Amino acid sequence: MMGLTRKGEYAIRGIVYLAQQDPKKLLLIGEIAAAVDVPQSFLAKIFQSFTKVGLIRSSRGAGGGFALAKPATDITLLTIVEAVEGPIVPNICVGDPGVCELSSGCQVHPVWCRVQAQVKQVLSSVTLNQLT
Amino acid sequence: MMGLTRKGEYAIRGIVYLAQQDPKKLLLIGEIAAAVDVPQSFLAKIFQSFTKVGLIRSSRGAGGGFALAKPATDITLLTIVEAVEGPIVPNICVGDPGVCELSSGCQVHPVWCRVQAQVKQVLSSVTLNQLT
DNA sequence: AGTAAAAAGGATAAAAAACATCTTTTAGGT
DNA sequence: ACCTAAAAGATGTTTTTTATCCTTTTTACT
Repeated sequence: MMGLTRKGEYAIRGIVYLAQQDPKKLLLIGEIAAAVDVPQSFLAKIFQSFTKVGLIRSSRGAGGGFALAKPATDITLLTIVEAVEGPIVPNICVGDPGVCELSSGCQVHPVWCRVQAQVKQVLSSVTLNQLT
Repeated sequence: MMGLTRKGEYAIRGIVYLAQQDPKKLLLIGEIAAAVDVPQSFLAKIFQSFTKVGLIRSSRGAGGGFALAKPATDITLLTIVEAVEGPIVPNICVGDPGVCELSSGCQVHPVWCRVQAQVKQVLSSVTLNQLT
């Protein structure tokens, strides 16, 4: 329960590998996928999510590839995970208001908020460079 | 991501309702299901999990039903959630050794362990009576 | 003893999510 | 212009979730 999907696991492997390389060099998705043992087409989708949120930059065409868009010290594990898995939500009632709130007096709701806060705190305290 | 399934949500609703009633009285699954708005047959399965781990006691036959097996103060939210969802595992590598450990030097692993510890700490600090 | 009530247990099935691949499109280099 | 590589979209497969139903077992009551 409460687990990362394979997508999240793959995402971390991929971006950690990127962070271990020369930041000026562009890497091919095929090389990264092979290095971290992830299906290439799947990793390609994952990297699209990363570029969308600006974690990595990409260049198309010959000589293209991927590289980090900013220093590894500026990228937290929380950002990485949320980029591919969506927000950290231990229960549906946390995050989008109007579901649990209406049946007010729910004593469980604040607990899920605490869980969410704790998880986010741990993940945001770790930066990509610490994972290399 | 990292979310409770509907089963977990139903489980909490059901046992919280039980905890709000006279602990000496046996309640029918049909009554509980109706009260907390959960499909009866689904809740029946969930309560089987509870009885298996000794959170609630059941009595079969006419006049049977369910009641808490121990004081609500002795039941933590962690126990409730784990009874139906299984252990809190933020990533597969946490919990069953031999998967991530072999590819030693993984810097991410300890982070997942911290996440697991934090979540368990929050959930185990809340007891059922606090949810009524 | 017989019968009705109620949980236990097993089988099954629809729906959703996860996991993955393939094809077409767009853009950069030569 | 042509080749290369990522972006985007469509599609398919497998696994998990979310149930429901039916039979069996247990218990109480008459």
